[in-house]
Amino acid sequence: MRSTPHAEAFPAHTPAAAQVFTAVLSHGPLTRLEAGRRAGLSAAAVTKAVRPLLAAGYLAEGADDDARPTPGRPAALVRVNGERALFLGVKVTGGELIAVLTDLCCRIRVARRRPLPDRAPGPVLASIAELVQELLAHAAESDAPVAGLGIAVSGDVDRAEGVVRYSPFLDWRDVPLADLAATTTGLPVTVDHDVRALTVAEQWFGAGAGLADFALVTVGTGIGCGLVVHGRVVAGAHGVAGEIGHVVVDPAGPACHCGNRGCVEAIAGESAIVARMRAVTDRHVTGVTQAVALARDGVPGAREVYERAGEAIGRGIATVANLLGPERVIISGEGLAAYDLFADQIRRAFTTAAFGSAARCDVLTRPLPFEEWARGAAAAAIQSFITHTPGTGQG
Amino acid sequence: MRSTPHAEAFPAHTPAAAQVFTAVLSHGPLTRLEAGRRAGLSAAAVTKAVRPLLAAGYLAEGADDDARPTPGRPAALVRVNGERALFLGVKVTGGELIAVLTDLCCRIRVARRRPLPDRAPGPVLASIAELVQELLAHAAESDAPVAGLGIAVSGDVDRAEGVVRYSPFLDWRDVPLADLAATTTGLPVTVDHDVRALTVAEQWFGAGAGLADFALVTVGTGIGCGLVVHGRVVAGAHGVAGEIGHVVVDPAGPACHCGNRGCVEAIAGESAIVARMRAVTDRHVTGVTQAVALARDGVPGAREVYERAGEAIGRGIATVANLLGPERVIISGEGLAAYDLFADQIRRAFTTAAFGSAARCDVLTRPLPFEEWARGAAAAAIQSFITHTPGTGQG
DNA sequence: GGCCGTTATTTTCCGCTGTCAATAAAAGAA
DNA sequence: TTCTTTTATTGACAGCGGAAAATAACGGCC
Repeated sequence: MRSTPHAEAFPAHTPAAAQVFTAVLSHGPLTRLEAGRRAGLSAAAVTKAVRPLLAAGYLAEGADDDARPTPGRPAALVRVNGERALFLGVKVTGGELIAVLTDLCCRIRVARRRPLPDRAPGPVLASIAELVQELLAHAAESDAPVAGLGIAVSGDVDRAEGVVRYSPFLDWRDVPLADLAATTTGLPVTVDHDVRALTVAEQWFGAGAGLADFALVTVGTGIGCGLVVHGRVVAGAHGVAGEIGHVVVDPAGPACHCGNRGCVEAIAGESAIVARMRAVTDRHVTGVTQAVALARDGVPGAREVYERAGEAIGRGIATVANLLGPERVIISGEGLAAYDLFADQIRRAFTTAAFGSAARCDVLTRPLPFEEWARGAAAAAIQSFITHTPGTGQG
Repeated sequence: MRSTPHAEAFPAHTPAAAQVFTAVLSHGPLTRLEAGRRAGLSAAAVTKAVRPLLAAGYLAEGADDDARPTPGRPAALVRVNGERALFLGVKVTGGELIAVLTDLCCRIRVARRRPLPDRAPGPVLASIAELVQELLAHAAESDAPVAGLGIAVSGDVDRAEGVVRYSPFLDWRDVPLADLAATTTGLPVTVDHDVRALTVAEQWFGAGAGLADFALVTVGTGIGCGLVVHGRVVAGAHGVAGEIGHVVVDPAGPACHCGNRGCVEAIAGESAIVARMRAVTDRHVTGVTQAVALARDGVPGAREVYERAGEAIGRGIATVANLLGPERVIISGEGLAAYDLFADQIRRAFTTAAFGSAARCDVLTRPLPFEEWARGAAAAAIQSFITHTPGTGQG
């Protein structure tokens, strides 16, 4: 987090408090005892950690709704008060901005998209500022303060410094986006890699909650992958990690923009599928929607395109599983719209190529609405807000 | 560590003490100030942590040999007293046992090999016991106590429980080796996966010292890989991790015993190279030594076998780099004897297939004498001895 | 030789965190 | 009502590690 402004500090001064809070955040309402168990603390420590958070309004006591007749003192549930603070998340792509307003529990309140006419840093920043203003207006309807802004960008992003080192889609180099946006919007700003931000969201609020080792694979324009190992998001020593899209699965495959042949992305990326669909069916295919339609209509050769894509993705996932042995792999992304077309192939290729017990990791899919990327950015902002040592959260 | 006997406890009761000790262990003699810097502690904390370790003889004050004329009080160097404790490491392969006696700094004192006539758990245990006795006799020459025994086995090994879940080479299933060996030898026993043990050795005593993210690739009979992410060895949720040998680099490649085609191991593993050498040169090739000789002699087609192997390994390494972005990749293993034959290809394939900044990770080779595997086992034992929360060390 | 500047180490508090054990609270059951 | 059971809270307490001051161990300079 790179922030000129200091909106309000989160009163979790002790590591224990942060652990308890993230446990409650990830695992819904919890009794103090249970929260202690998850965070590896004694009940007494939880009581003490919870008190200031309750006082500050970040946590709330929830009555046990389905209070079953159980002997002993009934448990008082502790939950995160989502209304206490709001966050903004913005995903920047080459062509548009996607923004959401979420609460502290990362539930989306409002979502907005807007085209991005100019990709230069200045204009992008101006567009972000406008969008932020629009969402801030919504936020003002409730009296909850907006405590942070997260911005997700693909490419080489240094979250700690808040700098976009290199973004091919935007053609940026070394843009100190966090500082710029903080100055412009007056909010604390977190800038992170888009897939990593999505991984944080999944780790705290999604199917990765509570897992120390999992992978998130995004299928869409590109094929991306966020990795959580030992409870922390993998960032890579040089800013590059999770590049499953450029894992070569077939050296005889089609050329990829990265210079190699047969990368997963060169086979299963959106443009690769469209291109191949064009070649195979000999029809005019402009987008992925048409490609899907052709495959669903049973046009000869069309299904095979998706099957091949599924195989490539499955192999890529198996590679991740063989190398890291994650507990779970979550497949997500816009490409999931065509999931019925390659689900079988993904599973088959994964099962075949996974070595031994690596095949025991469960592979599941999560629908990814378009705002999800922006929500990931908001999640990164929430993470920064809660603890200034990002990546420590362990569900 | 699974140990009936309790030889002697390591007096590092506080986390700080363990951190300081591992820092000194990995980075040679250190001034207290420097040790504090590396461990993220104040000088005062180092003094306090070091005192009991000095008193117990695990650390020693070393005079600064090249005491240059520097202003101020000269620094007193702290170093690990290797003589303070000895460790045994045994590597079990299908055909033989390799064992070493090391000191606390993991320096090898004595090394031994012996054939393994029978692979059943009982006979193997007996052979281990004999070998251990032989090395214990050597150990008795000095008055340092033997503080632990590490056993490295390939396959699916649960270090925490000390159980060999499955070993294809030995044809074992669920053998509680640590408990058995502890009973037989009377020593605290640590059982670990062979590549992971080697990775620990590299992380603490080798080219990975001080690095939070690196990979160790072993080239030999099989192609293995140990990964360190966030300063900890990756074990995999189901015990499988680092299976670079079964990453598919060419779906049209030769069949692998794992059931797939074109795994790295099916191209660059020892038997794969020998088999292919036989097919290509049409000669009688029985072992890797002959294969190397043929390639060095310039027999037509022979070099290409190694080039192809190098390409497969390089691709595999690039895959690791693309997914994890390690700071460094260390190539090691018996196969390194033929390094001149495929070094170029490894580097070329790596550079080509590594995506963006992932190529910035440095790839280096380390000769691996045959005892190194056993030394890895000893390193695991040392790690268990120093801290019962293995994998916490961060160089 | 005595003094000074400099740097390393040690000592002396001191705050803070989380645990322990005891206690209070809030039911249902007898 | 009283007992039992389970959860939450309280208060005493131990220990860790930090900050700052004190001390130590030099080389250099007068």
